[in-house]
Parts: sequence; C-alpha cells; structure tokens
Amino acid sequence: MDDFEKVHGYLRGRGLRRTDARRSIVDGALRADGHYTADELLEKLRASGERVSRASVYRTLALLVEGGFVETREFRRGQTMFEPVLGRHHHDHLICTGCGAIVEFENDEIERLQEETARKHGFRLERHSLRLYGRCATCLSA
Amino acid sequence: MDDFEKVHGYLRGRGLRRTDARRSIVDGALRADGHYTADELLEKLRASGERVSRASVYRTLALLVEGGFVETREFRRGQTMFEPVLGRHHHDHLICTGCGAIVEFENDEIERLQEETARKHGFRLERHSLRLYGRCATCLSA
DNA sequence: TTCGATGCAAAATTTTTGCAGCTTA
DNA sequence: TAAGCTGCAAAAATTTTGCATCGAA
Repeated sequence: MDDFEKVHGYLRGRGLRRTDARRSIVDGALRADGHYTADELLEKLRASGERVSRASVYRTLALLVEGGFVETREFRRGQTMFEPVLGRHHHDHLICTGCGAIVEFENDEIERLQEETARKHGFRLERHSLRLYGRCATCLSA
Repeated sequence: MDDFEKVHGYLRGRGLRRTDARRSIVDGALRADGHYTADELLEKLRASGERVSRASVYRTLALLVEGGFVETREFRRGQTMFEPVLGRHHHDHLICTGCGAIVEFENDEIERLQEETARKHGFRLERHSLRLYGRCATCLSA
C-alpha cells in the first residue's frame, strides 16, 4: 500500500469522501519535497491545471496534519509551512538567518534527551519542534 | 543598573527617545512573568490606566526583541507570545496538548548537542527554539 | 437521496504602515 | 527646532467560515 492509499484509507475510515479536489490536493501535498505554504501549494496545483480553491487546500491540509501525514513548521512568523512526513525520517531544522536556507538534520541523542526530559516532568511526549537559527557557512564567508 | 536602566541605555544608544508610552510598555513587557501576546500586554497596560496604542505596543516589543530583552514564542499557530528573558536563565518549554499548561526546563546537554550539530553543518548558532508537546501528568491521570 | 465537499466571497485575526500632529533632546 | 514618536485608522497578510450548490456513496 503506497502513501496515497494509506491516506485515502485513513480518510475513508473517517467517513470522508474521495473527491477530485481532495485527491489532487493530497497528491500535491505528499509529493512535494521540502516545505511549502498553503498558497504555494495552491499555485502549484493550479499551474498544473488542477482546479481547486484556496479554502479546500486549507481544509485538506488540516486533515493531513490531523492524520499525521503532514507536519506544520513555523520558520517565519505568521507563515505556516507544511511538510510531508509520511514514510520519511523524522528530522529537525537549521535555518540560516542570513539567506533563509533550511538544512535538515537528525540527532538521536537529542531525541533521547527530549524523551527523558518530558518523562522527568511527568509528560508523555507526543511531538516536538526544534529549530536552530544561525548563519550558514556561505553567509559567514560572504 | 537594573533591567530598566539597561534597556533604556540600549535605546538611548540607538538614538531612540524616552517617551511615556515607551516607558510604560517596556515596563510592562519586562515585568510580566510568563508569556503574553501583544494584545494581552496592551489590555494589561490599559487596565492599569496607561494610555498606549496597539501600534506602539507592537513597535516597542519589536525593539525589545531586537535588543534581546524579550523573546518570541509561537506556542500556537498565528499567535506570537512574548517573554522577557533579561536576567533570567535560558530555558525551553514543555506544552501540554490537553490543558495548555506550559512548563519550563533547562537541559545543558541538549544545548551542547545543538551547538555541536550547528557547527557540524557549518552554521554559527545564534538562537534556537525547542518545544516539547505532550500530555502533562494531570491530564494523563484524568 | 443524503450528507459531505466545494468554491466563492465575506469575515476574522493578527500585525504593519501611512500620516498628521505631538514630544523629546 | 529637528528628529523621533504616537495614536488612529486603513492596509496587509493569512486563515477561517457561511452558504448555496454539487457530487460521492
């Protein structure tokens, strides 16, 4: 079962319907590599000939986030970015404050310490958001 | 020199003026314990008789963030929260997805690994944002 | 046939900005 | 007096919602 089947299975299980708009938005949202805003996704879909509304893009992205297929990131204030995570490795982000470049990284030790910290405070950890801001090598040498 | 002197010194150094509105906003912004939105700060100031505009609250908070006296947090989408950090220990946050409780924590080992990670990718780390989301003990037992 | 879904436009939120008048240095 | 500041209201920018219509099951 591929990712798309999995998502549509999830939606069906919740009594939601398989429509053209939904299908193309899910497709675009999962297929995109990297991060995108709701508006960027809308533009991309329209550019490839899909006829969907902005409202449906927001509504469908919300469903995908709820289902855990897509995650939101707030790299910059007031602009939610989305990123597909289904079948991909969990990772966090380094953001360059100079050029805006975004680098993904994984660090199991940090993950472990987060778990430990949550437990120590009586929390059952569900998810986390870790962003490191700084200057990238290119900006530093410029 | 107390915190307020420090901030006003910083502002003076940048050729900015000491006005009534600025003084009361700086005061409210630094004195608040915990996190607040721009609007909450505005309400608090007005409740205590200060006559300031929403625009000035936003403008002054931006100055304080630039100066490193206040930091922004995005616990929930689309709502920037501010927190004074002058003279306080750096810390990160655990957020309960049930009741919204916010718990502060410090973990030097995580800090160290963040530095190391940034360096490994050629970044000079400037700041970071770490939020752990989960269920707190109270919500778990309810 | 019944609900859920869609598109559109209006509304809601949060933050920023233009501007005329006021204040500080 | 010059350069900042302020408040207000309008503008921006992003996301949500009401509603009539459409379409999937």
